[in-house]
Amino acid sequence: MDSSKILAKVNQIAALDQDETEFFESLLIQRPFRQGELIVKSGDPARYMMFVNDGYLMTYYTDKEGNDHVVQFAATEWWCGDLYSLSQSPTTPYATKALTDGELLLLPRAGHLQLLEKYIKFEKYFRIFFFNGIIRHQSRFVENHTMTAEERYQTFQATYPNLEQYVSQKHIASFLGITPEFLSKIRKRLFQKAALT
Amino acid sequence: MDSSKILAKVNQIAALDQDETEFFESLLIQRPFRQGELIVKSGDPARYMMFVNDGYLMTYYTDKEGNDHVVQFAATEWWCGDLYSLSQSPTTPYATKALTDGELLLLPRAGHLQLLEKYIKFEKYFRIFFFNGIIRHQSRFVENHTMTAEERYQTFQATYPNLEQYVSQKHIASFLGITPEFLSKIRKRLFQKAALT
DNA sequence: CGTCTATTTGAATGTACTCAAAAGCGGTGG
DNA sequence: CCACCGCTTTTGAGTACATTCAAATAGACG
Repeated sequence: MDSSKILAKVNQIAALDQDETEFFESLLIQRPFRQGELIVKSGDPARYMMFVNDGYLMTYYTDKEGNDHVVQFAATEWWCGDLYSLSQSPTTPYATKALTDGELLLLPRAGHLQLLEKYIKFEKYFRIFFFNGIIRHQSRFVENHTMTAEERYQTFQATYPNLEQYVSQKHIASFLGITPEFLSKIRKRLFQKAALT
Repeated sequence: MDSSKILAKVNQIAALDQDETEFFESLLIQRPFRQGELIVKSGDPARYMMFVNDGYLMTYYTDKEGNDHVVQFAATEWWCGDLYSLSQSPTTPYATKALTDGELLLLPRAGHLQLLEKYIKFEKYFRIFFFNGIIRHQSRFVENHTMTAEERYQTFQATYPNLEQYVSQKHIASFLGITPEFLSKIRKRLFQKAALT
């Protein structure tokens, strides 16, 4: 199993020693996936934290009307967005789907708790990890209130440079909080602007 | 100093023993404030975590055009939203203003770090605290993409039952991401609907 | 009382959505 | 290899949601 990426990620924040590294590795489960595969369904028991070792995924929420809302994309070397996996709640309201072939490393909820109990360094790691998540969410919130859909689309492109080739416009639209039709019109406008130069 | 509220809050998540309690209390600074007072300006050095011991505050962001965007309200017994106080960044982009008279308990950044070093229980507390913050942000994100302004306003009223009397509509509008004029129209509509019953 | 700001109201406008239809595209089976 | 199917994307017309601008009214404070 290739755990070099996940270890690099953790070591960025909290440098692990030999023991910690080995114990951490021993808890991880390899989970390959295929393009289009529904890895977690809404309503599933929430059992794992998921690290993307390779590939792209998205996490989305389905409302009562049956409309999907993409909450987050995840690329290689990212943790996947579904944090309900760690909460008290027995099931997750979010679904996770593969956009490409790839591989996850799963950290079971029980393993996560063992890590926290056994080594303080993981408390630190996850504290900082969650903290960074909040900072990100906060600025995304401001973005949503200060920018038009067109600006948000351009921000999306800048933030996820390689992602667009793997994701349908439908899903990008959902992520931006607009309809696919409107995204199509935005893109047309942008192409026309670009053609003028 | 009345630290009963902040202790109750922390003990909900991580039960402190005598030592931990005393050390924690020794780090807190009492900071009364008056209605309308600008407690933190945008660009200020970010030095404290702030707990609202009494009163109401708001945290907002000012964009390049000079428009304010309210990111969060804070009521008694809440931590105040500005988490930049804890990040690497030397200054905060957010401002915090008092909506009423009241009192803060300040936890200096250095004190926060001491807490984390000295007692693992505070690592746990803040890990869980930040985690809960992410879960809240995630559902607020979905809200913003699934609900109309009218629905969001009603959600706001349900979430912060006593707040409306202290906050101007202008600021509520900003929090909801709409103009004050439009909020006024929404309110008119709702009154008219209510009058029919 | 006068001044300043917040709120309300209305008209005109812009942004984004709905619905419907057409065009494009990828995969599958004959 | 081509025809067909299902799904995504594009396009257009009409509509709804929300903003801008301007002016009037109401409230708060010295």
